Amino acid sequence: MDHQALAALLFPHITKTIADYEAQYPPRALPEGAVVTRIAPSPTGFVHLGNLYNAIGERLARQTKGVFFLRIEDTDQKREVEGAVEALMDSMHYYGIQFDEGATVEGEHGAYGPYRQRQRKELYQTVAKSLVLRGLAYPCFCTEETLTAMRDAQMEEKANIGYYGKWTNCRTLSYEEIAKRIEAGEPWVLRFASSGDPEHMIPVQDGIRGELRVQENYTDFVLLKSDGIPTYHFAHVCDDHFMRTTHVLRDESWLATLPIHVQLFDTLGWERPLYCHTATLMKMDGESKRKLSKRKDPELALSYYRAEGYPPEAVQQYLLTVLNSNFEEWRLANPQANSREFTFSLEKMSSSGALFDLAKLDHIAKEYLSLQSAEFVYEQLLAWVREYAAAEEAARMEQQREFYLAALRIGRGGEKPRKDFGSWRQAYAFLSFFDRERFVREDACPENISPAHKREILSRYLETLDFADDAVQWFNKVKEITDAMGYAVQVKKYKKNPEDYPGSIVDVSNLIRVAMTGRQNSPDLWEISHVLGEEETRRRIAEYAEESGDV
RNA sequence: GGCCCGUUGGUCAAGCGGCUAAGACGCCACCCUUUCACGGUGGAAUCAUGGGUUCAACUCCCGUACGGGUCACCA
Repeated sequence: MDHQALAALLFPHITKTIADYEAQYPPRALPEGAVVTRIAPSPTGFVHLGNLYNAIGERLARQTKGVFFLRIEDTDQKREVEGAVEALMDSMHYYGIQFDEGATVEGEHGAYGPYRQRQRKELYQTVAKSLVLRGLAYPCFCTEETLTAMRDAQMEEKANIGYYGKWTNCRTLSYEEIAKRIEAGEPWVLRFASSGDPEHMIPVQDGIRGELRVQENYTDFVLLKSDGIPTYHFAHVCDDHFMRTTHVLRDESWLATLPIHVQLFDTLGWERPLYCHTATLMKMDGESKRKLSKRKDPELALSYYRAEGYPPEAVQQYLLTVLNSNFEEWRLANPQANSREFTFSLEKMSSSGALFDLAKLDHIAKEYLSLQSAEFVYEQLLAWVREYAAAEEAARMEQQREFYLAALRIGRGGEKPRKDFGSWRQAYAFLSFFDRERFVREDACPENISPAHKREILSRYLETLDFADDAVQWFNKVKEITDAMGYAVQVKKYKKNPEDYPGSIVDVSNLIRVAMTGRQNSPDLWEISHVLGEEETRRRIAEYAEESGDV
């Protein structure tokens, strides 16, 4: 076979050589140990947790004065969705991820571009041509049908599936045959001519998993698809070489094709990046675990957290606790610190798939929000309500700004702040009792208070209620009513002899609480009364005293 | 099915040959408290399994089981 002639036949327009590209994309001038890494999503319009997961590469880059960039892997035209880059950029921006270089909505910036793979066609073909020249790549004319038939035959005789060994129909085609078929317009793909031995194991360093031993690749995988665009494997190797990537963070599902990537790097004589294969986030499905699925699990989409109103910082912190086992410890030691100050280490990443734990996210989010100012909470909540709840309600919230701020200040800012909500959706629901329009009684009156007592307690409460009282005076009156009605003022006494009383001050307080807030769980009642105002407070108590159908 | 990865409490996990096997979430109890929370204290709960190696194994090796992933002109 005349490789020179074949290369000319296959790539008539390619005039550049690998050396030209080496010159165009020189090694980066960066400090020793600098990490160059990236996220490389395909523009399907679906931005998922994994994208944010891998964006922790940004930490690595920042910590080492390296580079973090965005590359768009748009080699699959069929799956491409309009506006996908915008959606991705929007999400990353929302989570505070910043790129030093790479694709942008308008175009791109950086010296190692283009950062959209389809625009790098000439580069891939140049590399492909060099492989043909070395006799390491050849055109294959097999149709989908022959490939399917081949797979069936392989299944039949229990052979390994793939294009290799005696199954490589096109590997031995003569130049004349190839020329004739190309002339006739037959579509072809370019395959790698592997001489790998599956018995041969190759050691590969993994930044998370330590030393891996992978089987040498023995299949003639596809380098260039029939449209001349590379497969992921080939594009990844070319790009990460010429973009001078040092660390490749990606999901562990790539472990299966790692042999291909290693083989490509090695035969091209390029230094391999440090692969870091992250564990897949799992979910419980009935009795068994499974990978989070795009179709079944809304929480895989990044948009889910935004729509639910989880603050981006909380989502980040959750991810960090899942990803880096020493983050939680650090957080405990530095409760107020920005999580960006945390030093991230690959070695501390887990290599087994974690179950997605919404309860933990909630906890982290509550913790985070409890430390934020009333102003911050108000602004963010307002923005969320406007976008995801109802615009009219947002307008009302805006008019009542001071009122909402006062409500949000209850139990906030002290040593032991309340942790009532972890998301804007939860906050919106939680604050509903402050809003006359949304106020409904969700909880019932405590069970051991009879309808007669209920009326009696509430009317006495109304009689003695004086907004000039301070908190102590106010509660003393509640105690007096409790006592007068025969209820236990001290919870301890009630617990000792519950049969001596119809109930305790807990029940009386909760009755008032339900009257005022509609729930048995709310912040401090006296503070709420003052935010609500005397008129509304009295109205609600009186209204509930009259209501009799709920016991 | 072949190949690959993984397996410490319900969940996330620390551990890296010698410990009563950290911690966090969740759960339970108690305490604090004027209620609701917050907070505090305590509790139940874990090394998948069988063989080695070793004076000694959660830690190292091999097998088994289980779970997951992957076998495309998708990434």
